[in-house]
Amino acid sequence: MQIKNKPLYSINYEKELNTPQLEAVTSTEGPLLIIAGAGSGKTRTLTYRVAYLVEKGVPAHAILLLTFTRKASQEMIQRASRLLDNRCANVPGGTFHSFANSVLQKYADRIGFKKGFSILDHTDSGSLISILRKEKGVSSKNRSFPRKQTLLNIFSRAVNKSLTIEDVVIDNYPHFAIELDAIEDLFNAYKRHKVKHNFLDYDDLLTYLHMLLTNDAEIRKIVSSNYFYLMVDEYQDTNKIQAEIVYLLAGEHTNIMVVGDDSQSIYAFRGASFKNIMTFPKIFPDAKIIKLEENYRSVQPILNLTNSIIDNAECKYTKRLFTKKTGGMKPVLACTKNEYAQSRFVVEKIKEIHGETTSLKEIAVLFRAGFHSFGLEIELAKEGIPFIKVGGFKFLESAHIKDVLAHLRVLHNPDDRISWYRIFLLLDKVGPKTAQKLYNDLSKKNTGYSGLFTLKVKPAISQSMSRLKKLFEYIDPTICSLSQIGDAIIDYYTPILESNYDDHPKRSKDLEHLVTIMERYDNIESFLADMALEPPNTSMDDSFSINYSGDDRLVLSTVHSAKGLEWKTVFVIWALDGRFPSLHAIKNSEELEEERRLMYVAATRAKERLFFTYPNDVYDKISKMMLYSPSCFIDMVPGSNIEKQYID
DNA sequence: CCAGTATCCCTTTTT
DNA sequence: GGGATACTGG
Repeated sequence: MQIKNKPLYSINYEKELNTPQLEAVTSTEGPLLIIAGAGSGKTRTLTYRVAYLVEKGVPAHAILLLTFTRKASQEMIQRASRLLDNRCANVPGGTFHSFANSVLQKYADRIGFKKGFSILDHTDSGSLISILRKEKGVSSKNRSFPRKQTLLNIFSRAVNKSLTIEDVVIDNYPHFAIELDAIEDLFNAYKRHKVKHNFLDYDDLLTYLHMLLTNDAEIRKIVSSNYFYLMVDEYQDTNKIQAEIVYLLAGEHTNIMVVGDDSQSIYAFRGASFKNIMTFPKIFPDAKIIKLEENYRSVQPILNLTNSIIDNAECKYTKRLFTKKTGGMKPVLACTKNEYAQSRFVVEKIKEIHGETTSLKEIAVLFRAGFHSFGLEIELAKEGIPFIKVGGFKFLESAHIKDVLAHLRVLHNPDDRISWYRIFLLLDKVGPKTAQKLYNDLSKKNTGYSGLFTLKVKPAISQSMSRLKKLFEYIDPTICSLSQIGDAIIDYYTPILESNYDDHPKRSKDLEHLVTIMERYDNIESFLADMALEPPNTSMDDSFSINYSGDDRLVLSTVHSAKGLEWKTVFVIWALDGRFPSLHAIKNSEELEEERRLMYVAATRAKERLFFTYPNDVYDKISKMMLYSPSCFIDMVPGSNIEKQYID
């Protein structure tokens, strides 16, 4: 390699990277596909590549690093800065959604929106759909009509997979085929209303960016020439629209690097397809392909097991991992008498391992679905073991947080019908009808949120309305700081909170926490965008996260949220046929394969010790079946690769 | 037309 | 067991 002769590089890339990694880092021009197995130093490679480009003289702002979460990109950029110097900190990075948001906010008028549009999360989208459904009078007496969440799934699936509503209904929801016309009608109304009220949902961020780049050659040129080097992480979890956005951005210069692992693709439900990886060399025929197959994470016995999980896959994946790490213990499959015994087993093992000087944050418990950890959480609380839960229900989705945010959102986007509706519904004696009427009156005035001050209301609600008016007179964003506004809203909201919820003390703490988040922002716009696009993804209902000040906590996480992370010891609970894989997936081979990849992702998180547990006396109410077999993915593993235990 | 109570349904994963 | 809807009284 020529680097040797170039003293202008301060980092010794040759020494710190293995051969394929080095090649990935130094191949800067032209299209590049990296197939990176679990634990093969993918993050390291991306980090060094950022440093290498900057060191080579590429201005930081000309590099774009698209990742799956903002946390991932921040971490890589920080590491690169430590490796080289602060120039790396200016590399723009984030998710596709946040990137789309920043471009679209700039060119909102070109896609028929006003600046300052709001971003709908799925709760918001659901509210809008249910408002529209009521308006349309789609009879709710009709039992066969899909619920709002289902409707949203149908819409989102269609958009993400570039299908029509009809395709999705026929293929995935054949029992709703009779209602096809009404569903399509609702979909169109939903689309129109988003434009009218200046809303973009998650899918819109991608579709409108795609549309803008496709139809507007001028903008495409501006945007794509801003970023001369593109890097995309977790490429196996991008969907068709995201892949096309990548092509459009890279079209001019083709300096595009994508990194992924086809055997870790776990977002098909969102339209992602590992086939994007296979397609990449077809779109860019001169693409260089590099495989990273040496695993630096796990000991050999763990790798033996994970390799057997993926060997049983229907489709053969592109690589096989090896490691130089020897020793280590064989993974354990523990069958427990019932759910309680499973929780006890995990708690006892954790205490044992923790005693041997492993810190708690080096241990994780992983599961298929958020609610699977409920039983364990109770036991952990009893034992006083601090933990943090990632994934599942989120802090921002809870009603009280959405209530407070609604007041902020209308300051920024006065057309935000969903938030006004929510605000009015909170007033005493105001129900759906009145809330709707109040919103209509307000929007007719067309004077932004100040229209509220001159709103006429019935005597029954005049008192609560005047409190609301007073609040909005005070919280002028041109005068108050964001956290002052937050405090004022919470003062206003507290009596409402106390009358609506029995558990208000707990919820009150969440609101305090929200204000501390606000203190980090200096404007409403970026605060709201982050809350929608990068919400804190830990759930707040565990009191430990507030009371416990240290950071040595056990991690509980869904497998999806554990992507890309690693721990010394990993427990995979509910490794039970019917839970993981879920019953839902067993009948469909594509979905079953995705569950297998999910199990693979879970198992490959472990560095030294790996435990699977399952209770064997579970009655499933939906299917009216007893569940007692271990997950088929673990059951298929040859006996020599796993140690089976029975815990009474 | 609001708000409280009864009843039925389905129950994944996330930006 | 929880959320969404249906029904009923005020």
